[in-house]
Amino acid sequence: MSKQRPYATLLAKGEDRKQRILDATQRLVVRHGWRGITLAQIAREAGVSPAGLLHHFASKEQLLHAALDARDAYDETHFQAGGDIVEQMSLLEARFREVPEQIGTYAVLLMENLDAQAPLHERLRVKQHSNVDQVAGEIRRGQSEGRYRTDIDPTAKAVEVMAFLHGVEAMWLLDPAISLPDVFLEYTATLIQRLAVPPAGS
Amino acid sequence: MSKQRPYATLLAKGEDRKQRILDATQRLVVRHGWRGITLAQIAREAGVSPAGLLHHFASKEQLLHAALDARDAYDETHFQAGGDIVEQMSLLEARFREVPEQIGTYAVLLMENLDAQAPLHERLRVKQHSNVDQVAGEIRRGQSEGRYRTDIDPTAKAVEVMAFLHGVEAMWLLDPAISLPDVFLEYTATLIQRLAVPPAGS
DNA sequence: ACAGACCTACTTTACGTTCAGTAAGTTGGT
DNA sequence: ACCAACTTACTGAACGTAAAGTAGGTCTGT
Repeated sequence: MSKQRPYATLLAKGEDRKQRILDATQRLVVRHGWRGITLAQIAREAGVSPAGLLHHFASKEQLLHAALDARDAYDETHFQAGGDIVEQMSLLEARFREVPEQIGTYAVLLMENLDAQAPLHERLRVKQHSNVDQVAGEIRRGQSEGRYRTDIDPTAKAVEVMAFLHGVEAMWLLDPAISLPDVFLEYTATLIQRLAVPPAGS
Repeated sequence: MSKQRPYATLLAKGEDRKQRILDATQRLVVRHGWRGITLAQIAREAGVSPAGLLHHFASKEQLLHAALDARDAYDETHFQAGGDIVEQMSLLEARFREVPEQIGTYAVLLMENLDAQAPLHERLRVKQHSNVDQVAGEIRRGQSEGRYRTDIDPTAKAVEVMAFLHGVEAMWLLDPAISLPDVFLEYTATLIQRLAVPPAGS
């Protein structure tokens, strides 16, 4: 059919096409995992030939890193850390509704890179650690400001919070029918109740 | 026992090797994912040639199903459902220490089968649903017996519990340095506090 | 006319699977 | 006790396919 447009138009050139490749990559990775997709698939989704894709990214692995970098950059510009944990929680939940297509990228890649030799293992481990540290820091802050009770291990709680988020992400990806509002509301309530400073004596 | 079976000892040898293949499969799947391993790898680990492996299992995919079936059977004989949630929780935690090598099989496969067309998608979705139902049922039971407060949505809580377990599994697989006892203790305490019937008036 | 974008055609490698055949038991008849 | 027919377990080599990556050319806006 496309006989009069041999080269599918150059209007989507350069950075534009690059972005579309990155988007397609992210979308496909969530659904099929990194090992479950091929350059041909990504290329098709982005409207380019496999070789055309490799014109922008030197290799499949480099594309993966680029996609993750793009994702990190997006996160950094659209969400900043800090703020009350409860507040962060509802922000996270909103994300499931607002940008559902970018939920799960890290969760999927994590399970594909458990082995210490895996290409993303270290990157993901560091990120997980920093996430936990961040939440733990927020809890510690709340404790020192007297908003949270002090007999709670900030690290343990932080791991729990991250585990909940990670798990709910996984479960929702497998079955989007689960009611996120209910679950988030329930967990947030639990969190508030647990962290609240007990009213009086001992 | 069944000594009059036609080719008893020969078949026993087969079953033996079959089991070793199943074990190797499970071990490798956790580390590298299903798509990350080859028949050759599994075969080597089990001490056979790739062709020898296919003598016992018709295809790579059938091997996967067999490995999952074996896992399910193991679970069913070694752990029974029911019992207090808190109690179940410590049982689960013990498992991380006692049989660490079989932690993560489902978690890894889940992320590789998110797509509705994926071979294990339905199987995993059903299992997740039944897990949630089971926990929810246990909560409901506690509520009707007056042990748990009744203003909590059993399903939401059940999803939360499963999410926590799933998430902590993933995080531990990526970084076994996290302190499971602390995290489980903290979450269990939270759970108790949340489910406990409030002492008196409104 | 040049450079960047992109294509077709190709090479290479890896992997699942098949196949023909071998080794080692097992069984039942003599 | 022995042998022929049979069964299971397994190997080595080969095949087909799919996928990453390469070579070298073509198109298009500047």
